[in-house]
Amino acid sequence: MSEIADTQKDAAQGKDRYHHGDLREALIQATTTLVEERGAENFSLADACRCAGVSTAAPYRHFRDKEEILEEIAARGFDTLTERSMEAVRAHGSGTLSGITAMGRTYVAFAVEEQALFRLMFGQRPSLKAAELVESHGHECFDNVIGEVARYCENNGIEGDAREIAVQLWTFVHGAASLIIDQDYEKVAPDVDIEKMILKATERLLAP
Amino acid sequence: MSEIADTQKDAAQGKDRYHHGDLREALIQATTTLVEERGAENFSLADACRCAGVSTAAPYRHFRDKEEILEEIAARGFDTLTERSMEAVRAHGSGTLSGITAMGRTYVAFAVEEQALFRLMFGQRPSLKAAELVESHGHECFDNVIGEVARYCENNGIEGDAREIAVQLWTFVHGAASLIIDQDYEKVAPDVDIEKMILKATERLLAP
DNA sequence: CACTTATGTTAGTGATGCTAACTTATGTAA
DNA sequence: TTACATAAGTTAGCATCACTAACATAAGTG
Repeated sequence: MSEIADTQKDAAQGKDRYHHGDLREALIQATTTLVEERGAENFSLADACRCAGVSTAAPYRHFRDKEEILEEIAARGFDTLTERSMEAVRAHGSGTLSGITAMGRTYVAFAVEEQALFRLMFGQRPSLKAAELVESHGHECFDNVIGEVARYCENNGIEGDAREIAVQLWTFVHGAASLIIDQDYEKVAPDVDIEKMILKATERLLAP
Repeated sequence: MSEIADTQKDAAQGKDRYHHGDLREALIQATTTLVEERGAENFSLADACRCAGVSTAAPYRHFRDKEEILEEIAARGFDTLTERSMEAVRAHGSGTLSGITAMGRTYVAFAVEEQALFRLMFGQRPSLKAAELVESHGHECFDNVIGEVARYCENNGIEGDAREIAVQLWTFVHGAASLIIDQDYEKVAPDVDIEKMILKATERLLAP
C-alpha cells in the first residue's frame, strides 16, 4: 500500500495524525450529532472537539466562531427538507390536494424526527438568520411550496394569490410542528390526531 | 420616624443592608427584565445578582437553580396572557366570531410584545414543562379558549367538538406568532398582512 | 531544498453555574 | 434581657466554557 493511500485512509479516519485531514467536515458531523442529542443551546464546542479528537482551539482555523458551524448545519437542514418535500410531491402528484397535504405531513414529520435541527432552522438566532448561506437555502425551500400551491390553484381554477395561500398553509403546519415538539399539546390536548387535523385544516384553507 | 419604619423602607429599596428584605421578588424582577432584553438563553444569573446588589451565591437561598426562577416567570406569563384574552373577549363579545378572532390577535400581540416571555412559556425547556406551577397556570389559560369556542358552537349550532376546533385555532395563531417573532416570514413573505390572515383563517376553520 | 502557508498545539483569560464553609441578622422562648 | 436556633447573606473555590495569543508542525510550491 502506497504512502498516499495511507494518508488518505488516515485522513478519512482522523487517526493519529497532526493534521486531521478534513477537520471542518468532522466538526460539522460531530456538532450535528451533539445538536441532535442535546439541542443547539446545550452543545459545547469543546465536546465536538473531543469527538473529533482535536484541541479546543482547532475549530477556529475553520470557523469564525461557534455560530458559524451552526449556520452550515442549518443550511444543510433546508436542503434535506426541500428534498423530502419534493419526494412527497412526486409520490402523491404535483399540484394536487393530496400532494400538498403530503408536503404538510412531511414538514411536521421532519420537525419531529429532527427536532433540534428544525429549531435551529426556524428558531430565534439572529446571526444565523442574517447569514447569506442560510437565507438562500431557506428561500429555495419555500419557493418549492409556493410552486405547488400555484399549480394547484391553476388546476382547480382558484383565483386567490398562491403566495398568500402558501403562507397560510405554512403557518398552520409550522404551528402544529412547534406545538408537538415543544410538547405543548400534551398538557391540554393529549389526544389530538395530528394527521387528521392537518388534512382537515388544509382542505379548509385551500377551499375555493 | 421609628426604627421599624426605617427597616421597612430599607427593605423596600433593598439598600445597604446585609439582609435584602425581599430578595426572592427582587431576583424575579431583575430576571424578568434581563430575559426581556436578551432572551432566556442569554441571561446570566450573575447579572441578575448584580442588578439586585447581592453576591452570586445568594439566589440559592431562594431557588433550587437558575431554572426555578424561570418557572416562576413563565407561570406569571400565563396569568398575563389569560387576563389579556379575557379582556379581549369582554370587549368583543363572548361566544362571537369577533370575540374569538380578538383572542387570536391578542395571542399574537402578546408574542410580539413579550417575545422572550412567549418563547419561555411555549418553547422547549423540559424541566420547566414538568413543573407543576407552570402546568396549572398554562392549563387554565387554554381552558379559557375552549370555553369561548364551545359557546360559539352552541350559539351557532355547530356540531364539531369544541376542543378539537380550539386546538386548530390555537395551532394557527401559534404558527403565526412563532413565524413572526422568529422573523421567518421576513425572508420569504415580507408583505404578509397578519391581521387579515388571522381573520380569514379563523373564519375558514370555524365554518360549519 | 528553502520558504510560505495551512492547520494543528499549549497555555491562559474572564465568565459562568453551583457548592461548601463561614458570618450576620432576626425571631422566639426562658 | 439573654441564649440559641434559624434564615439569609458572604467569600472562596471548582469545573466548564468560548475564545485568543504564541508557538509547532506538516504540506505544497518555487
